[in-house]
Amino acid sequence: MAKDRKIDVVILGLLAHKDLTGYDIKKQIDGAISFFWKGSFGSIYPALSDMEKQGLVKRKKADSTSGREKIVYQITKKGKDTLKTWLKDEKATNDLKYETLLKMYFGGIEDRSVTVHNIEIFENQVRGDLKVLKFYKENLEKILDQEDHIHYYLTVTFGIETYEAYLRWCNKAKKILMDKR
Amino acid sequence: MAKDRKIDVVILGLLAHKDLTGYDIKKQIDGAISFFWKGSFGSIYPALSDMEKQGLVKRKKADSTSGREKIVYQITKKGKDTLKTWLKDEKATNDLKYETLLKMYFGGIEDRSVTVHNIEIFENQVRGDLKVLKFYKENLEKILDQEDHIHYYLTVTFGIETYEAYLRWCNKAKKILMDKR
DNA sequence: ATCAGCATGTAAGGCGTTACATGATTCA
DNA sequence: TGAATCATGTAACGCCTTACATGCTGAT
Repeated sequence: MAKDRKIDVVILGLLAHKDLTGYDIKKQIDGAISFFWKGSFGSIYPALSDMEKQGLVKRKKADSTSGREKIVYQITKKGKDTLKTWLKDEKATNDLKYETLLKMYFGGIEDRSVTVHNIEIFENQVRGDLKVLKFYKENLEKILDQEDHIHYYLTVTFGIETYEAYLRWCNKAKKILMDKR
Repeated sequence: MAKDRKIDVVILGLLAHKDLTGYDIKKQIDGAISFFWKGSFGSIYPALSDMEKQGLVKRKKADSTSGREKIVYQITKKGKDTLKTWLKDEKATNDLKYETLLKMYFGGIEDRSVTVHNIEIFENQVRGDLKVLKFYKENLEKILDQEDHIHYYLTVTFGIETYEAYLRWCNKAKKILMDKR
């Protein structure tokens, strides 16, 4: 596995659950995972072939029943071990880049209305995302019996907890800007 | 300004407040800003010389009173306009990468104790950071009269609000893992 | 003397995005 | 027929980090 390329563990993690094509992997990443990680085709396909060379994943017999080539990948024993080693590794970097906060921090050179407007843009985005997260949560609660689902549930509750905090901050922030002067 | 290089606006934003050297800029970024943005020397110095060529910043007379060369930069009119245009631009991307959540999501292939341990590592980090944020907040509250400080205050309250949400989630998450089975 | 902090800068290399190239199938 | 979706992959390019190179000052 490449040293600092986290897309590898994302792929390995998804394959640990079930066999997938590169295309499937992209779809999964664009789902519930997208709230805390992203990935494009341009990173997925190269990672997949690198990891095949390293024996972390392998191709399954391509079921060429339907038209275009389709490569289904499967995780190997070595791949699972790599994933487990990563899970047990104490260090985990959470890399957060909020352009919205940059705009708050440097908003002083403009009218306050600009900052308020930037808060509202953020607020609307968060509200939309929160709806999606709550939808995920409801669906997961129906099937919490499976081990993996509890883990998915953990990330969804994380999202809801933080997004609700974002909304609380939006209100506070607007109040601060309107009261204090 | 380079199209997708946000370090440029960080530098411009800091210079809008006061003249600084590249070294100073790095120190500022490593302070309260580090909670929502990061930057290294390897990105700061090249950005500074690019922006000088573009006339967004300019060198001030180097006060060579103390030993080694020292280049103090100043923002130009054009630089300020660039910063204002960015502030008013509706789009702001918040790019969040939580390796911790990746470990939650894919934790199903290991013992639950591994996931609990990963939550605790995160929890400790958050607790430490929260202390720092509260310290910043207290200090800012003493000097909220200046326009810029209210904007800094906004980002600090954001940090506190979300970090407290993180801690609430940690407790809930541990409970879920221990109760449900 | 030597180490930490101040100070600037470059080089190598990794990671990732966007756009492009290709092509099949399905459905309206 | 044309658009959307499925499906794989590459190429160009940009951004950023890490490590290195250099050298002064002040404190221990």
